[in-house]
Amino acid sequence: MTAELGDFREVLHARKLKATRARRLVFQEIVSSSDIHPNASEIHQRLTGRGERVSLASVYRTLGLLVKSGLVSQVDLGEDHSHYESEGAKAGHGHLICLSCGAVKEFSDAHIHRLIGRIGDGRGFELDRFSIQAFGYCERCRTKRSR
Amino acid sequence: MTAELGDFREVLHARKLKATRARRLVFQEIVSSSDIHPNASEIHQRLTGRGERVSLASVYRTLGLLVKSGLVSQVDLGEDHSHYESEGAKAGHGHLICLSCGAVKEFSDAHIHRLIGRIGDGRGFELDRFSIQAFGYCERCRTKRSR
DNA sequence: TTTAATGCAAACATTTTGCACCCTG
DNA sequence: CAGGGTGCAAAATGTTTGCATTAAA
Repeated sequence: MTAELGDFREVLHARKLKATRARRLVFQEIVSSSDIHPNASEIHQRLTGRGERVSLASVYRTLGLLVKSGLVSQVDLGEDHSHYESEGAKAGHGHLICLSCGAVKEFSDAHIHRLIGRIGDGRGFELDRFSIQAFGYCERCRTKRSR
Repeated sequence: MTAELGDFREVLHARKLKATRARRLVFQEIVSSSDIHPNASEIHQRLTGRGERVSLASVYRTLGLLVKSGLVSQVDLGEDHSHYESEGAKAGHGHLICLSCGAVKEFSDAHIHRLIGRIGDGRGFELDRFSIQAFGYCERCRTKRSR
């Protein structure tokens, strides 16, 4: 399940924050491009490219707010800037990142989730959330390489 | 097993790179502070603070080179800059990061390693390495909070 | 109407780079 | 002693912030 516009309004209202045009646009852009894991600049370009007038500063401010609200999460894909994805109901999940073409595929595994929780327990650590980056080569690039 | 100065020389030699003073210092600093996961600026401060004259630019250049050589790995601990740790023999491991005090504890688990490998297999993905960031609250901060 | 949010541009922090000089191999 | 490596300072990135203006509620 992915976060929806309804959740968005609810959360903002609960925090007494305004549901402005810019915020809605940024949020929807992230939700609707969940497969893309866009970064701040990409989000901005997609919006302005589509004719929407939103400043990059607002994109950043909104991203910070959405992350803090738990609607969106910030991911490190090994580049020099952050990427964003809608949080949905997944408390933790991983990314398969291709070292050759940069493609990112998500995965989610209850077993791993449980294991990490248990490892934390054993060390007195209370797990809130986690993120996994698995670097390697995607199917397409592998077949290309071996030919 | 942690990477040693011997590996360092070997790798540099294999790549026809010079084992300069600056490079040795940066490498040793990372190896000897494996528990600290220093960032570029911290490495630089530790060296200059100890009287060694190395520029921050060289620290960055060396870090890039060590990462590319596989002697050191770059970790994202949720801050706005990278941290570094010696790669050693661990092909993949995780970090328990305290959201309250920022302390980082490493863990390594063969079971998780196998699981991630298997998840990759199922998707035609050839795993090279992975990194896990688990955010939550460390023992110390938890007891502090509950008091 | 009131107050928070926006846009702009300037400020910041981190990392990269050009170039003259230096040191390793 | 040749060529890569270094330091320095300037530039490039990515992100944040102050302030006057605009728009939600």
